[in-house]
Amino acid sequence: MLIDFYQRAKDIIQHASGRATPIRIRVLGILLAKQQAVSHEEIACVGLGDNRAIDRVTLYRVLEWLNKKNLVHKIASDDRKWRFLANITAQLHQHAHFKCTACKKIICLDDLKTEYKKALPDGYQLEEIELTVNGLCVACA
Amino acid sequence: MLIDFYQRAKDIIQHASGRATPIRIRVLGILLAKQQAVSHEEIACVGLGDNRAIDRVTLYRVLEWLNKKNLVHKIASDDRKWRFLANITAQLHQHAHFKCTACKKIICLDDLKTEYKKALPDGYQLEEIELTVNGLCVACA
DNA sequence: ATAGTTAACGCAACTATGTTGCATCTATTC
DNA sequence: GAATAGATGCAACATAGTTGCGTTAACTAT
Repeated sequence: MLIDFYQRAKDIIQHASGRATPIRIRVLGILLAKQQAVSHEEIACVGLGDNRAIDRVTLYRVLEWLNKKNLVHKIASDDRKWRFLANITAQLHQHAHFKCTACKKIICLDDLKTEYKKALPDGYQLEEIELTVNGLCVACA
Repeated sequence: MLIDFYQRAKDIIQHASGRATPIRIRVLGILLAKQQAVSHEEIACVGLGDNRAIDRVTLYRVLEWLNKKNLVHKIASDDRKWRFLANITAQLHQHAHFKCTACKKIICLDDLKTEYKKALPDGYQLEEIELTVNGLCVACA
């Protein structure tokens, strides 16, 4: 049930020493419940209990806050939209994603332990390696 | 000299059975001359011989056309801008890029022969693997 | 070389995504 | 229960990208 995710969301937010507001709980709950990356509009459309859509600006700020707190991470899609994924503990610092080129669905893949074997040009500093597998998801194949 | 790149650009465009218009030659020439990915605005600002900036819409269509003809490829940056790279023959079908997290500079890296060893979920089809190395370029480090 | 044809160009208006400022409301703390 | 720091919601704005359409020009066939 979604209720469980809301309870988990609330716990997580309070543990991160943030205010457990209804919108934050709702947004994080939705992300926890989904097995895939979710765009702004997809979250906004879910709406609150009173069926009012979440304000666009508020949603941006909530997602930005969740990202800053490392509770979610955001991925740039090639349709110019950000999509957000809840950070399951096991997935932290792991950045391998599958992106469906048709419906833009994004899911996390298991850690691939990717390494960049060759040297970067002189003076360049490596921060993070990101692996993206593009293709068709089961619904679009 | 840039002139050489324009001549090469013209040859390439005609070889792709396209009209060798001044703007196409100019745009592809700029991309060939650069060793890094270039954004729309960076190309537009270069302007034409008469110092008039290239029209935004025209530039979008020219780049889209070059991309369709496989003469360039476009990369989504995390600042929501597209950046474009000329397709040097040796680089075709190779998609490893370095992205500077500070100045957004993007360069092509040598082919890494990346493989995705684990299986995708059932029914998923792999099209392409993309490796991105994030970090700081020599100017920002 | 010239005229005709088709594609490219350029302008205006539009859509979508994301941002800023500020007044109001509320989750927490005491 | 009151105070307060911080979250929310509205309006206005900023930026990237798109669509429609009339005009211009690169190529082709004489």
